[in-house]
Parts: sequence; C-alpha cells; structure tokens
Amino acid sequence: MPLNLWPLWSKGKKMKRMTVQEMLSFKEERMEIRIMGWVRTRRTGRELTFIEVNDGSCLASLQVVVEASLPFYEEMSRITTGSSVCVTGDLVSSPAEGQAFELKARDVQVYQRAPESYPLQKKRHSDEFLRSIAHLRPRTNKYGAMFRIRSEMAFAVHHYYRKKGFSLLHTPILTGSDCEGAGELFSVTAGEKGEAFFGKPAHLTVSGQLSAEMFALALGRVYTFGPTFRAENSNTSRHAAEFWMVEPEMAFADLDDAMDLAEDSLKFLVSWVMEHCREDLSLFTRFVDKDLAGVLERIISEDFARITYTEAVDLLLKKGSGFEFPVVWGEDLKSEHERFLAENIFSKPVILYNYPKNIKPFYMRLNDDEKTVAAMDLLVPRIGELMGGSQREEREDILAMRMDAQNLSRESYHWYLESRRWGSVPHAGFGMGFERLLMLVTGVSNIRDVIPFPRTPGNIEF
RNA sequence: UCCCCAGUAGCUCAGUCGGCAGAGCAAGUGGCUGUUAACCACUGGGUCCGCGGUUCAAGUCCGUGCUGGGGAGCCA
Repeated sequence: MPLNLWPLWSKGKKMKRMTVQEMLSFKEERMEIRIMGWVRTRRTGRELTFIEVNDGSCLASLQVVVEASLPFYEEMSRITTGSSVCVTGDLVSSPAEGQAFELKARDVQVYQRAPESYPLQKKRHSDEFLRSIAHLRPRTNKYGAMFRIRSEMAFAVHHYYRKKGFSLLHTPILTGSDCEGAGELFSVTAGEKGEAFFGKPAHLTVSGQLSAEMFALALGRVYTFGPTFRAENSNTSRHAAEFWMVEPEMAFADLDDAMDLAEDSLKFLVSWVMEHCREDLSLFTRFVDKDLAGVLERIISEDFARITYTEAVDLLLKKGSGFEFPVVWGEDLKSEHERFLAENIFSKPVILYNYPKNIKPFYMRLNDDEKTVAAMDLLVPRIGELMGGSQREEREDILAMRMDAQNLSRESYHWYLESRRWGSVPHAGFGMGFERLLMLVTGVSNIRDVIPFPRTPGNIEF
C-alpha cells in the first residue's frame, strides 16, 4: 500500500521520469524533477532521512534527502532496502561530502515496500548465492554493471562489423544438419509428433558457420551474432549450454585475413568497453580483478603473437616443464598448454595457426604440406580459446575427400559441396564466444556470471 | 562424465577428542546523527542438506543420494 498518495499526475499532465544517469550529468541545480527506482539503503534520523535510490541507468545511486518538516516524514522509517519508489523534488548542491548533487524531496511515493525477506542486503554477497537468486541479482552493483556492459558490447559488435562492410546474417536456430563437428546437439521435437514435423531429425544450432559461408559467397562479407546451443555435459566455469557467438565470414580471404580481422576486432571491442563503459568497468578493475586495466591496455597497445602450431609445440617442449600431460605433435594442446603460452610465454593474446589436419574439422583448408590445415585459434590469458576459425576448403574434390575421411554423408551436405562447384573462391572466418569476451573485459571468472539466466547441465530454473 | 573440496541462523563462516547450537553482518525495536554498505543498545531467529547406519550419546564417525564450488575432458 502506498505510503504517500501524492498524485503522479500534476496539472493534468504526467511529470516525466528522469534517470539517475541524466541527473548526474547536470552541471547545475534544477527544480521539480522526478526519479523512479529502487531503494538501496535508507538512513533515518530525527531531522533528516537519506535514501539511496538506484534505477539501473548507471552504477551510481542518487542520494535523496527528506526533511522532517514534510507531512509524511514519519512514514520514511518504513521504507526498506529493495522498495520501489517515486521521488519528486529539486536537484540541489549537496552540502556534505560524497556527492556533488542530491535530490531534495518534495514528495515520496512508494510503489511497493519490500518486506524484510528481501534477499539482497546492504552487504557483499557471494557470486554463488547471487546465482541462486538470478532474478534479483541485476539489482546489485556488480551485476547491474555487468549487464550494462553486456548490452554495450553487443552494440559494439554490430557497430564494428557494420563499419567494416559486413552484412548481418540471421542464420537458422533450428537445423537439420545431423553433425557439424562441434559437440553434442539438442534435439527438437514438435510435441507428440516427434520427428514428423520436419520429416527428419531437427536440432538446435551449434554454429551458423556453414550457412554464413553460403552468404559470404554471395554478399561478400557477413557475420552472424546469435544464440548457440551445445548439449555437452560440460561442467566448467567456461561452458554453458546456451551462449551467444559472433561468426564473421569473408569471401576472397585467406587465413592471414582472418587473423587480421580477429586481432583488429578484439582491439576495437576492448577499446570500446574502456571508452564507453568507464564507470561500470571501474567496478571490475577495483573489486574483481586488480590487474584488469593492465591486461586490457596490453591487448589494445601491443601486436598479438602469431605462431604456428608446430612452433608452439617446440616452444612448449623447450620452455615448459611440469605439465600434467605431455606435449605431442599431432595431438590437441591441453588447457594447461594453451594457458602457459598465453600467460607465461607471451603474457598477451597469441594466435596459433596451421594445426594438424586430424584434430580439426573437415571444412578447414588443407595446406600444401598435406599434414596441416589453415586453422587458427586465438588464445587469451585466463580464458584460453576466445576465437577459433580457419580458411575454408574451397576445392570441391578435396572437401569431398575430407568429408569421406570423417564419415560424413555427402548427401546431407550436398548444398555445402555445391557451393564449391559454381564460382568457388577462397574464403575464411572464425567464431568468437561472446560470453568469453565479456569474461575477458570484466575479469569475471565464471561464465554463469556474465549471462542473465545461465543454462548449464541441471540448471534451467529461471 | 571423471577427480578434489564444501553444505551449520536471512548472508559469511567457527564449532577442538563424539558430550547443552555459536560469532560477525543482516533483520526487528528503541536511541542518536548532514548521513555515506552510518553509529550505539536491546530483541527475535536453527529440519546442523536428505536418507540410512555405528554409538549410552552424532553438526562431528561410516555409507548413500542431492546441491554448490574448483579442476579435467570437450569446446566458444
């Protein structure tokens, strides 16, 4: 029940809501403005009550001052942390330390008082606890900042590729491909009809790449940015069953072009967050990862290392020791090997390329040595693999042989093979895990904390 | 899926050798203060994760299940 029924409507006209972000951008006092938001904390005394109101528009909260002379003053003590309020008053210079301006209230209306059971308290909570209340955690400073950054970075992705002349491609979420060489698939059925709906098994997409290739071979440069699904029973801090992936694909491009794009795009995105999310990012540099600012600065200011898989194996054999698993040419590098390269040997992003063909998918272009393919992985400190891509095999006969070797049916990929028949060209692309980018730029170590409502094995409550 | 660790008040955690269930913070009440995650005092608050076992006696030991975390594999 509202504490104070001061009307939202004044002189027959609804007063416009202003955000905290807008208010804090003012350089001078301003009369009669209105804020709506949620109470972070309240301090009540005999003469004054202070209410911190946050509306999610920015990290900062606004200090509302309520004077005891106001007729509804005695009700202020009932306002609790979490309550939703509408405050109308004057933005005035603050006489005390801590803030330049504050809102001197004329009226305070409570939409709803949050009872004592409100789980978020005026104290630090663990990430594990906040995951269990995923519907409320965006009301904390950390997760508010996190998801404003996520939003800003999504726009930055579109901004970058648009600027570079790429067309955005909406690739299918539902797919009939029974294997794309990228992990376990979620099956899709239509109620009781089972597989009858499409006439063949259907799945949720694990990658938009094969579709993106078709459009790169028509529009020249395309990118996808959408949800991706992996049913792998994978329980680590870097994996989710549903995540977002950015996949650029370029015609008339080789592996070097792909590596150039990978490096340039990452530098752009990191610069973007440093420039456009300064305040939110500062929370992470102060409280989440003290080294974050330095890590980001190195990414944008230094060239990435680029070495072949073979050179990486040699380096690891020479410089590395005490690995749990041995380093063997022809086998995939283990996590500890990739991290050693990015964190110890180079201390910055490193691109490995030209991998043994037997550990990579059929669509990667066979090199002239016939032992390796034109693949690349971009490894970054702490996260490991951020991007993975390749130049694609554009020669129909070789592509068909590679499919046979990996027991894939030419029949079900006939359209993919046909793209190499009429006007085939060299082309290349890669995929970037959007959540891993967010982990990189915020220093957050668990992927569950950069996704609004994360899906992992056994977890789909929210 | 495998290995390791954890589960005790709303939250974070202590609990010794198996012997009466604890602290800080939060909350409630009162006081005080141009306050800054305010401060001071008092009060309330427990299925010790579930099930089974050992024992005179289990938060504590054993078995098992569930949940969470870290790592591995797989990958983005």
